[in-house]
Amino acid sequence: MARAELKASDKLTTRDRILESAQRCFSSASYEQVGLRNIAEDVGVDVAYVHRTFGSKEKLFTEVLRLSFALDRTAQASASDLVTKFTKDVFRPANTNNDSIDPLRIVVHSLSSATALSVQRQFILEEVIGPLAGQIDTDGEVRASMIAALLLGIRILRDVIELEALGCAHHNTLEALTTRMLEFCLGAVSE
Amino acid sequence: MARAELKASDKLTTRDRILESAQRCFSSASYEQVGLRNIAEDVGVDVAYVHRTFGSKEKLFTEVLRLSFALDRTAQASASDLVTKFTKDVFRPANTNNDSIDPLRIVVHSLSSATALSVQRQFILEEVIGPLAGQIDTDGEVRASMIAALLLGIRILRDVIELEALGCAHHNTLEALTTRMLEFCLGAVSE
DNA sequence: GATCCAAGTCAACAGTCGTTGACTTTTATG
DNA sequence: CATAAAAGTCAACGACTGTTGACTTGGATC
Repeated sequence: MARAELKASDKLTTRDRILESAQRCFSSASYEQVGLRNIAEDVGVDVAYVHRTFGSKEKLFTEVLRLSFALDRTAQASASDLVTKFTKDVFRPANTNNDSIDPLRIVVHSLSSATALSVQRQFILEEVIGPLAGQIDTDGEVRASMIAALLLGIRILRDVIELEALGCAHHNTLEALTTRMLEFCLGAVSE
Repeated sequence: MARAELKASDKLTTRDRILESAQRCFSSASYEQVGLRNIAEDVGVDVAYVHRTFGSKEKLFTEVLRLSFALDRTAQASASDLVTKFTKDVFRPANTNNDSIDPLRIVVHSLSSATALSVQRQFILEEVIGPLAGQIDTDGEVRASMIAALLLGIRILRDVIELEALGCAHHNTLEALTTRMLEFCLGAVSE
């Protein structure tokens, strides 16, 4: 029946729909600003169900973070590959849209929550710093951290503070500059 | 009398003490996390007085932002001077202390508040990007923004996310790397 | 058809929040 | 001393929060 078709095509469980809505909510507001009732109303279920499904608001948020950070774990690429990948990632869409799901915005908006911070720290270490550091001979962790700092700073200034100078208008200049700086961090440039 | 002496030496009005406490609070937690009752208890007055003195929580916060951003407007230094100043500023105290007043922490913690964001944007443009851009021949604003991005990213990763690799242990390596990258942004390095 | 488990609802608790009206205390002024 | 404004307190309101126990519904299994 139509019922079966629905279940087959979009096999979105209510749980998944809650997660998707939560991603959007936490992407456009801070941890404290997002209420379980907002998410519940958005999905069309009762608050109690949202809470029960994940155990607590904190656990729901952790799940959201995990899901947002579940990037392609395409293992060990070369260092320069990683850099181009990160650069592309940073300069992708001039993401000013408040309603879109954007891991960075989730990170930024949850920079105040202690529990969210520890999750973020671990993710950055494992997913960004770690792979990069392994590919750099001397001062791997420091140099990898500098790369992360640069990319994070650019995205915050561009997408959150919304500095025009980092907008798409100057894309070419920006990308060239960024690439050069990243290569420098990697030690590829003469020092 | 002792009363008069007190009033003379520390002419801190209760209003000022509230502001100072609010700075500390908003520096260590987000806008939503800080309650007027926290500040009131810290100062030793009633909640109602804190509220009445500033009219509303939002107005108090605005006052805190204004106060925190009232930095030394020591006009036009040379570009390299600005860089060393910023570098020093970035690497000053390994500021993990939650109780200290730190404009950056206020900025980061209020990255979710729309009103706070516009104040921040204007401040960064006038106080950081502007002076720097004026000293760079080509692509001044873009390069200045890259500098701001790098410094902001470093401080967030170091003081908020608390990455060890950016801690004081690696201070020498870090400062050398940062200086080189900043100089590169300024165009001082051969391109 | 009876049974059972999951899915989902409902109402309410306990706590916090910013805010406000009415009150008391202190300080300065005439 | 009287008086009035400023400084500060007290209790409470209404709205909101995450959370919980008790309930109902629906679909699958035996």
